[in-house]
Amino acid sequence: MSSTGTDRSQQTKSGVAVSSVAPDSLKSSGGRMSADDRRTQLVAIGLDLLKTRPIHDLALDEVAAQAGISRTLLFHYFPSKREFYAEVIRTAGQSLVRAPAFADADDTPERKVRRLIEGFLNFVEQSRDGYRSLIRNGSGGDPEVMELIDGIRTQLVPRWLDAAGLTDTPPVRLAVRGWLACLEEIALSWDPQQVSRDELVDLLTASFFAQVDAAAPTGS
Amino acid sequence: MSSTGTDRSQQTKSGVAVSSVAPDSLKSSGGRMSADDRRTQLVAIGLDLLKTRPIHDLALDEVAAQAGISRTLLFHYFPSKREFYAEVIRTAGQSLVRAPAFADADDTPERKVRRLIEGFLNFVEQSRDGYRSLIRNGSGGDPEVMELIDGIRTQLVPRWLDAAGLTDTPPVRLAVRGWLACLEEIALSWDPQQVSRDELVDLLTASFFAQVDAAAPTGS
DNA sequence: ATTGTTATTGACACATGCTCAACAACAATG
DNA sequence: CATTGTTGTTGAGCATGTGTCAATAACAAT
Repeated sequence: MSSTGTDRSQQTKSGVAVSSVAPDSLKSSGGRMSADDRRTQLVAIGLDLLKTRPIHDLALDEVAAQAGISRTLLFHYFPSKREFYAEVIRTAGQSLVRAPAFADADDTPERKVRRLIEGFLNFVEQSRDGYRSLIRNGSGGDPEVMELIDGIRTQLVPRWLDAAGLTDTPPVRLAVRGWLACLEEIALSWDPQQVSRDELVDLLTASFFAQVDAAAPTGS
Repeated sequence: MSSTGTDRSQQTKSGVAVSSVAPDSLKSSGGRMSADDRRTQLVAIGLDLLKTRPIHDLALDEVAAQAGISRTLLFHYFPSKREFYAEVIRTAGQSLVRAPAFADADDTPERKVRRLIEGFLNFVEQSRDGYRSLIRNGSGGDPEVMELIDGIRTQLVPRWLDAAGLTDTPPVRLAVRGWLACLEEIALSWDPQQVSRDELVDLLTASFFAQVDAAAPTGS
């Protein structure tokens, strides 16, 4: 099996962000390509296209065309459209989870949380529509993908618990998870002309601690 | 073939939460029907089917089959699949917006909010999957439907502002809107075995007021 | 040069959204 | 009762899109 040192199941090397893609990967080179390169190229193209278009509006013909290959080849790399889509979402999710490269361990909990909020806002601002399409409305109803997105959110919770220095109890986790949805919604429906960014960060920071305090009162 | 004669005694009995249609509408097959009855019947069937299945997995053939009519007739009543889908979502949304119809004017704001929370929880509990499919992940990426769902949420905000006796400012509205997302997420990911219902209602009530207070401090 | 591997493709089968022209049931008219 | 008009209803057909299969072309190793 293993021929040229490259393992097929392990192509996680691509740190493709939701907004920026390696330009080379998109070039339509009709020629023969290595399996790994082809796969990552296809995912990158899907990532790019699905940022502005819902899944059921995207024909695999288009992806194939952009890659300069036939539709059949796409099915050689991904068993179905859903699988292809799932892979795209998975990649997008990775870049979200990795996004917040935060803060000094010396900072106070409040400052750490603040940093996370700012990081998240930055991430969303980079590609509002992309985020909305891929993470928020990206499930397309597919249970497998729903599971995926759910997993991404679940992965996020401990980061915040950690930053805020909270102990992990069911109510607190529930509260944080809910608050993340709140953060998402606010970040997406936020209009900078009505509420300034600083105001927003203040609001969200206060909101966070108020929320966890409501879940596990620290004493009044 | 398989035409008119087939009886559909086995129509999913799932909760009536999201649907408020006369049960008769689903039964009668084949025969000639008044336009209004046919329309509502079709929407009811769509409502039923879409509670457990994503939009792009639902073939109009199936809807037509359940109604005992041809696919062509469906297109006579709805110009496109998207329009049909939109109508279904619209109907589901109405029953959500209408759901909480109460609140004694004499109650304290806290009690009113509590009631709203309980009402929402009831609503979601009646058909968890239906809610998730139709309101949360129901957009399917269609911008028109996204607009619709967004509108439903927008309609909801004033109700809560009103119940809590809050003045409508941009930050407060933003906060409430975000909190509604939080409520939704928590209601959907809540596990009664880990957090009791009373505990949850307490948590949410406290969370609500903490949230709006973070947006528009009342103390200082 | 031969052989084996695999990236790649064109043709085909099948499902599904959507259109068109015709048909059938029913109400209103003389 | 016959005629006419309205409208609920349908089957055949087009267009697009997913997924399959067998065959081919490029490359590596013997």
